[in-house]
Amino acid sequence: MTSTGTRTPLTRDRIIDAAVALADELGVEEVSMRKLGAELGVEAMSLYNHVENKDGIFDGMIDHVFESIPLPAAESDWRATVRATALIALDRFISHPWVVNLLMQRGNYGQSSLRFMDRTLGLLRSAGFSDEDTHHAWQMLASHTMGYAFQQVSGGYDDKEWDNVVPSQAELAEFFPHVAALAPYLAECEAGAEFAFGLDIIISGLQARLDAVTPGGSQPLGL
Amino acid sequence: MTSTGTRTPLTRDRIIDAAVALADELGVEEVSMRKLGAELGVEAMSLYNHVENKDGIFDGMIDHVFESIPLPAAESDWRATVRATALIALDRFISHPWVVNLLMQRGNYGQSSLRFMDRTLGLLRSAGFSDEDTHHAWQMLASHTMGYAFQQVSGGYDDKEWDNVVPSQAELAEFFPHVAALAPYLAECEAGAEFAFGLDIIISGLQARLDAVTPGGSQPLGL
DNA sequence: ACCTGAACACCGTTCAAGT
DNA sequence: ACCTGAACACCGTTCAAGT
Repeated sequence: MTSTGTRTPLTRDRIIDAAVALADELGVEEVSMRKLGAELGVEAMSLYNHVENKDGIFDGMIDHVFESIPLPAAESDWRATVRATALIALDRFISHPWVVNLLMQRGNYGQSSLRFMDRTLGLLRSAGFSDEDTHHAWQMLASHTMGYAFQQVSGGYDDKEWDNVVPSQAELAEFFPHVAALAPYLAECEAGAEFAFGLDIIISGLQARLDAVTPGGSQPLGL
Repeated sequence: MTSTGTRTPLTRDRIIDAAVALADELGVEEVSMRKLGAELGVEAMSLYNHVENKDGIFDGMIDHVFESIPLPAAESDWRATVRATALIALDRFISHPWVVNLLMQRGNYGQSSLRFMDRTLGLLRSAGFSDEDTHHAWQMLASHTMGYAFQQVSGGYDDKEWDNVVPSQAELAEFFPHVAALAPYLAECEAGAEFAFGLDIIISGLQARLDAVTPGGSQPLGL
């Protein structure tokens, strides 16, 4: 009724949007050419008129997520901007859990991710980091953000499988006492605060590095 | 000739080993039940007598990698031990590039990875970290290691695709000047040193946290 | 107990054919 | 120019049948 009557023309953007919606709802493994076509009221083969192949759709989905991350302001206080940007990026990666997966097998060198990287590198350089340290800082911030998103997204404590490894709570305490002792912290999933803990350590460490090279810079933040 | 004549019995371990070898050589996407069977001189369906399904094989492959990481010694200097262990873990993750991918879709709560996690948590607790900070430290170290491996493994600068995004070097310099300026650093792939740069910042930050809570601890390392 | 062949319900992608 | 149906070469997995 809704979309079959009218004839909204098929475009690359409509395909990407439908793929994102499908992946958000059912998981990326449910995104197939046939299902995506059905979702758009069209045969699977029609998609190939607007998209090179399935990998092209995946690339578009990645770009879609990076476009939703505001670019870091150019000449701002690098610490506050990097902190805020990383928090938003983490939020986007977690609310589209499939993007980390796609990034790994597709790489992150699309238009939008390149632009995001470029602006962030520019901010770090304008803050006074050497080219080499800028690269190191980027790598570190990216590792921490992607790695944390990775952990939040991966596995997901599927109870069935978990019981397979550790049949009982008593057995967990016997063989993995430290894991058992920290279980409350491991289960507690307040992603933002936990992520920020590490992020602040990294930012402070990078600031210290900056101060060591260019003395007379801003004071270290009292974290 | 070699393995078809004799009748080495099929076992779960032989299947996992063959799957690891196949994934190392051709990539994890080439690991199918049929190809794995062919590699072992057997029909695909025979594998189901020794393994629950394909995900069971993936779980075994993950465990195989974690078994190759030496467990951190219990009462050692936490900084040196964590540093060395993280470097080895990174090396293992990079030399089996598929493991990061599998970890994401399967979760890392197999026997071996749980044991590894438990020993590391034990080391951190015995070093004096509170339970909450132990959890934070684990999260941070895991994020950095997995995130860095993730970046090393992902994408891989496939030239064909790369040209698709940035047709010419001139265009790269125009639209992404900072990326272009840092290209030499981005291309230089000395993974170990780069990873250690961030790792040392994290370890120092965690030590500072430890000193703040329990004054009179060991002196901060002059990194 | 272990292995097999045929079959089922899926994939991505190609290609000639339709309009 | 865009869409389609049939087809090809793959998947993971089930199941009855072999030994």
